[in-house]
Amino acid sequence: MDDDRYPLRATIRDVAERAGVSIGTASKALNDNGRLKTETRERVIAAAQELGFRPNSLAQSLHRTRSMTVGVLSTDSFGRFAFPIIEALEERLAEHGIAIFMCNATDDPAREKQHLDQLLGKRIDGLIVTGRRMDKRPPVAVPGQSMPVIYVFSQADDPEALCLLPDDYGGAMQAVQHLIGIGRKRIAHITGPETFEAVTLRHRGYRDALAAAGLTEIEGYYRRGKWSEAWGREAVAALFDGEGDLPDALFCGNDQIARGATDALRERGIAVPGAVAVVGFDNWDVMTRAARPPLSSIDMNLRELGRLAGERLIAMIAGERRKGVERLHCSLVVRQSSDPTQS
Amino acid sequence: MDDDRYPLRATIRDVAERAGVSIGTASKALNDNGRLKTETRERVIAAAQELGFRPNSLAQSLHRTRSMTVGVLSTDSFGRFAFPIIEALEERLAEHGIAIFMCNATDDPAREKQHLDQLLGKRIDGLIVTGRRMDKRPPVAVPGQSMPVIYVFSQADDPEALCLLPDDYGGAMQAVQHLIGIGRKRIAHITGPETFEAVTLRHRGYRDALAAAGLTEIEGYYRRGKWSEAWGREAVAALFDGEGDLPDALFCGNDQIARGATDALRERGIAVPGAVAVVGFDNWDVMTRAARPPLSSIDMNLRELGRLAGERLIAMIAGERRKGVERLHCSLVVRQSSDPTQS
DNA sequence: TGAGGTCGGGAAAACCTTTTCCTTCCGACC
DNA sequence: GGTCGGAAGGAAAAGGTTTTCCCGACCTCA
Repeated sequence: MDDDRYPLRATIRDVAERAGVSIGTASKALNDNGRLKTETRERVIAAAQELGFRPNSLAQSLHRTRSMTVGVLSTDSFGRFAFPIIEALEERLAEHGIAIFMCNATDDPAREKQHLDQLLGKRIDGLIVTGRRMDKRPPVAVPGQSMPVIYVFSQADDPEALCLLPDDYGGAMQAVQHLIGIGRKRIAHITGPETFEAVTLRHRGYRDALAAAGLTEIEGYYRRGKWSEAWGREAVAALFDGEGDLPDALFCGNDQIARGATDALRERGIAVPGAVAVVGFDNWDVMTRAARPPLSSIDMNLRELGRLAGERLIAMIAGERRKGVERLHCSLVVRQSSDPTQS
Repeated sequence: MDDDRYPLRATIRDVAERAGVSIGTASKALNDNGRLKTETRERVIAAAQELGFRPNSLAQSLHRTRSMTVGVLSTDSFGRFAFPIIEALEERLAEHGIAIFMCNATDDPAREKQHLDQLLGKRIDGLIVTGRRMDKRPPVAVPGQSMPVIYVFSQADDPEALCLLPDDYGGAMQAVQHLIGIGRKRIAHITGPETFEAVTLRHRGYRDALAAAGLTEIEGYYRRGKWSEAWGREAVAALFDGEGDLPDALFCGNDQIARGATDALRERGIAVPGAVAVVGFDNWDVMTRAARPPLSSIDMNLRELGRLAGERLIAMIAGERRKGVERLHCSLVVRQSSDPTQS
């Protein structure tokens, strides 16, 4: 089974030979450098074409000081959130001829170190660290500022690091302002576990938006639980089956909660958005579109976040220094759950 | 902003110098090659440690004929299905010190070619092509068998290619056998668009499992539509609101359909699994767990598929030849929608 | 005392490109 | 005719590592 190897690729030496020039000349011809007769240049290019020559970028990188590759280290395994980010990042970097190495370390420091070692060996030009986390993660151990590192959708416990995050606070404000804008005054907030920083930030946005409209958070209207539909249903039960005044709107911490909530409302015969308007978070189409009615939601613009990360990384590789936390605006997407006139 | 560059890394030359040996000797010491005094070896290793030396794998790859990298080309953008596959693949390859380049070409042949060019330039040792597709895709244009290529969750129109796929047929059979096993005899199949090969295969498995139990497909019980919850609800409406005999089980082409179906059944007061048992496909936990009751489903073992792809690729890089279509078994996961005794 | 063996380590080629510096050739100009 | 300058292209270093081959020193044995 081990007999026939994969054939070796043509090198620039083969091209030079076939074109009857020196290897330096061949290089110049192919890179449009130096001073060559047009005829020679064309002869070399033709030879390269015929041989299917493709320059060995390992050799090129060795010579230049750039490898034209970057690493993407995902701690949390590639979740639903990482995908659009990485996809857009890859797209952006590909435009600059930069390829990405994907690694996944699933919160295992040992594997992270191992991957990092490998990436450093490969002389990546930069590193993106991503992965949903509740708290700040320890910074990755790249030896002595050897390359730019950006944390995306993840926060490093290092004031010198650059972190790119969605604007949870602003997103929450938009959601609540929208609900206030359609006349709601009794807005509850059902959200995830308070261990997530996003939960705190979104709650703050919620409260500040209320305050800005002269409203205050009503006792019992802020409910933290899990990121699941079941919790959404449960919270609705608690809010609507008890005594007390009923909410006329729900701002939910994610779309799963929002969907569970609308299901529970429908089953109680409570009209959405008639009696209660609902806005979710994440704009995850699997949820927003399947819910009845389709959910209004806050979109974190993850693709844009990925693109931005690509942008920043390219600039930093070119020498620019950046640090601190940069938050990208969220967008409100209105659907029927908060506006019956929407399709 | 362009003043301070990233510092250059230590090279083996620095290590050799610090240890007072030649660079060849340093290399031998670090790779545990050649014949050296233990003391010398240790001195070199210590020097490397002190300098934080990490061999430049570009240089290594240039010398060896292996780059220790492989490409992953995703046509369909990284969907929900690609992720577990890629994750497991990466894990498996990482164990062998192989890193992966991720590229996404979203069904754009021009971008695909561009990525392929880039990957060839980087001298990848192998290529994985992935992406859910309905039909066989044209094989990727790697010049003259220059490296092994494996299609995963994707099929190439080339008898010489190796394609790794889930066993849709067998998965469907398992689902239906399970339903028959719990005493159901009137089993309907609600599934996706017939343009997907998987739809055809699963339907065949469904029919053959019925036949093996002496049952036949009932008129109007095979329904093709979209891969959505809405379609699941719609199909239930068609099946249960009309005249005709009612099904006592539903085998659904994916979990979204299955979930839509269970929702529709519940709203009609039809007990699941009491009156109608439901089995889905994909075992997508977001759906199976949120559904009421939780859905039994067929798991395509995508992680195992990814691991297998890694396995095969490593073997092929080592010289083994393989071709044809290899299908990986699916697994039935039983939950309440087909067995009330399950949690 | 010399032949042969082992041990320890150095020199240099090889991997593939790019780039700088040189050489050669030729026409032009004084 | 000699000099200058430009055009065309070659030679070689550099980039970092591995590996093969070789050399010198020391040892063993006859």
